[in-house]
Amino acid sequence: MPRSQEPLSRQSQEHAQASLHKEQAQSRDSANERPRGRGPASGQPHSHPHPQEPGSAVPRARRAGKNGDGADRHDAIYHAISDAIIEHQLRPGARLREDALTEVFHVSRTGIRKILQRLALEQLVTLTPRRGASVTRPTESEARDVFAARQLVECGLMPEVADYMTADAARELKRMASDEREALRAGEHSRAIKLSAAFHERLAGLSGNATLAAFVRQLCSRSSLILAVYGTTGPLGCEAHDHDDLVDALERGEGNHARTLMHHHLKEIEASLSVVEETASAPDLHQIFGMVR
Amino acid sequence: MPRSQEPLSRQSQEHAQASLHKEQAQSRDSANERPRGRGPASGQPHSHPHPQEPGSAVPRARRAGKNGDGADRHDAIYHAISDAIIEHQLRPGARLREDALTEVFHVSRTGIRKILQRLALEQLVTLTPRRGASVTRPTESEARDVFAARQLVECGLMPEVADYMTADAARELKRMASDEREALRAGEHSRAIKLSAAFHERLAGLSGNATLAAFVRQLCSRSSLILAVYGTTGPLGCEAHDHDDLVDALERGEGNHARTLMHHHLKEIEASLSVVEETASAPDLHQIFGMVR
DNA sequence: CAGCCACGCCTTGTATACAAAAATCAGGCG
DNA sequence: CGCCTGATTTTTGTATACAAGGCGTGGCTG
Repeated sequence: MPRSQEPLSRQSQEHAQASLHKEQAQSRDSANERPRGRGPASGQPHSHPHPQEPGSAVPRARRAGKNGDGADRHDAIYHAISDAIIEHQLRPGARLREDALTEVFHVSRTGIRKILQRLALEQLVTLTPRRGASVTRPTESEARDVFAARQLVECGLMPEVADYMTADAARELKRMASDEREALRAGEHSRAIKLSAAFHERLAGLSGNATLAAFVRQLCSRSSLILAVYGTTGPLGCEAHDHDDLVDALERGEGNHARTLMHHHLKEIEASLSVVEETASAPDLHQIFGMVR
Repeated sequence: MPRSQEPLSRQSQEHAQASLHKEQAQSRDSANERPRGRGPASGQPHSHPHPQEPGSAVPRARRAGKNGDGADRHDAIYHAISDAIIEHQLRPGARLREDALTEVFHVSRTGIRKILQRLALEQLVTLTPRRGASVTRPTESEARDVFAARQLVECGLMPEVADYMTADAARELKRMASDEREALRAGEHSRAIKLSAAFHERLAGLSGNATLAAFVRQLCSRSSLILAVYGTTGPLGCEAHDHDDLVDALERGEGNHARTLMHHHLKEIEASLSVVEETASAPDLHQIFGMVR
């Protein structure tokens, strides 16, 4: 009964999702793991517009230099870490210590924590209760689930995408596919991986369904992680002309054909994974010892 | 300023860890919004009793008494808020002030913040940059997206579920359906809504795909929110025998039939939504003034 | 010589303090 | 009489301080 009325102007539905741009290369090089040494991480100031020395001896000196919020900065950091993981610059199992990130990005642990949590909810990092954050190492069943989900969702989206396809979008997609192929040929694995994920994400975005697009985005990120663990070095993910063929079919409005192509495409990626069984401890040890940086 | 640790913080902390079981039943109902007035409402003389025992309740039980962290406590709070939203005890647009939650759950703002962020990532609450958290009011396009996603995923999962269906699972699902019908008949809307969501979630869980199950869970939560805004009062969501028929088909292993049933079921729910347009300000005013609720 | 225990450091978890910004309320002026 | 402007208050954003837990190391003992 004491239900008071709302202030009536509460329709600001700003949804922070699907920000699919903003991919500038940034300082993502010095946040890798460190074999339990005492020495401070390589504190390269790099290119930060933040006039602060990493000595952290300034308790509250700078207050005015900030823009209205630190939200965009957090977003940039999030994207930096996320990209680094997706591009395999941070390998699965790599620890992400909070103060290391603090001193890399010049944001206090509070902000780092927030970002880490977000990454954890997207399954890109794993938060072990007292041990901190590390890049998740997907299990085999997770890998299976992720690819099954992609089959279901991405294939199911193709007819929709075919309806919404425009010449501009097709051109953009083809450019992405060609970029990816070029990166692959040039041996730039990181770039190729990211471009492949970006292609799939963009495709899902063209369906017009923001929710499913976000889900696909997440699935692609996790796929990249899966590739990092189970991927074979040779045919890196999406091969040759698959993406081009896909775009062609979509451009012609052949949704069903596109669905079939996507099905085979994903199947192919999944088949390229080396399902080496690592249930025993020996491979685990091998991986751990072989992976010290 | 090396301020010494107050006994307040000390007892608060121990209290948070020790009394895990005491007040999570009553803690869900008093976190509603408040007409932004000053003084009177917030001037509660903190009537909640602090049943803290400074006598070091369990300092030695490192595995049994308090598990690793307050993580489970956070989880409990998360579920409390989440359930309250899903059950429409917290309506869309309701503000979730941080210190209100703090004083309800006896956890400091840090923890509340973490939980709020998690809820925000699941789209159950909206975090407006300087205005805090509020239960999200789904837009019409969001509603469309969510239901399209459910169509795609839940229907696509049916064959899988039919394969994995066991007699036990079928029995459990039928019990849930019957409970839901009973709650509906008894007029307990909250319970019915939650049970309906639980049914769909359980169904998705039976597919064996954890990723997709989690996604469906999220979609169901959002659906509940959508129902709160656009739902008609009468035929509340899932009607009568739909769920039973679904389970029957699944039990018989008829995946395709189940898919069709699910398709119609979701279609029906979506069709029952009233898409009242509220673009202008006039309807807004009308709704607010006419809505003594 | 090997196993066990204790100590200590390192890292995270949590709370609190401080500051900025937004919204509301009050008052004055057009 | 309404609108605008100024101040207050509330509320979030951010950083820091403190406490606790785990892990490694080193010393002791059987």
